[in-house]
Amino acid sequence: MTHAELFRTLADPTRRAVFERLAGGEMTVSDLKAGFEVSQPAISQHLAALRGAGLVEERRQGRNAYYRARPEGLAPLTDWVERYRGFWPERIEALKDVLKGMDQ
Amino acid sequence: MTHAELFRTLADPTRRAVFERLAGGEMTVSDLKAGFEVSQPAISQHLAALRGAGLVEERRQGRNAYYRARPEGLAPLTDWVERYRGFWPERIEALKDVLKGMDQ
DNA sequence: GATAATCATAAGCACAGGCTTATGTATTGG
DNA sequence: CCAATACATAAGCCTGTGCTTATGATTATC
Repeated sequence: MTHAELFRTLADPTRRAVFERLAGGEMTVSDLKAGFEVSQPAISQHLAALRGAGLVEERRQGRNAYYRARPEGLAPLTDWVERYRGFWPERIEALKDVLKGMDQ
Repeated sequence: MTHAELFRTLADPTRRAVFERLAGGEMTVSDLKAGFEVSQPAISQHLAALRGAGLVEERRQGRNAYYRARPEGLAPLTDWVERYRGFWPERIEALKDVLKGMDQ
């Protein structure tokens, strides 16, 4: 998956919200629909787009479709950003603290 | 600057390319134009969008406009991604090595 | 087995946004 | 000054895309 498709996919606010929602845990399309002001087909279309971008995966069970986020799908985006962020130094100290905490 | 506008701004491939080009160093609009297949107004419009998103800043000198990338502008995007990437553990060790090297 | 429920796909519409040409505004040079 | 250069803005077009309603395809329920 190229970062181009990732940017394009995540550019839509509703689609981003769907992804964020799924990051909180697996969910059916109906469950998702309950949280948004758009129709069920709209949700399904967003899910198809997210799936195409590798940001989401599904699990069918009976007549339900359970979707969950695929955070690894964000990797190409992270890679792209890291090439240009150029402000690592400012965050190194904070990062050190985080890592120090993880050792204990 | 919200991550929403950042995603929207970076969704366009040409605009991303302009930003990447400017990350290589300061440049005038004419210089930029030379590298793309689009018209000068198109470049100016992209620059205005990038500027609005905090990804670029300009410096006027005579009749030239020198633009340069503002990598810090990517911060909100990084913050958003880090909330969902979920694969930090895989990179912690590599990160530790990097930080260890910086201490010396 | 008919009906209902869940989800996907199709078709069509309406708006957003990126492009072009045309023009405006400074600035430089002859 | 007048022309040319560098850039920005305006207006309009055209494609992409996100939405809706309608319908199709499965699976559960009675």
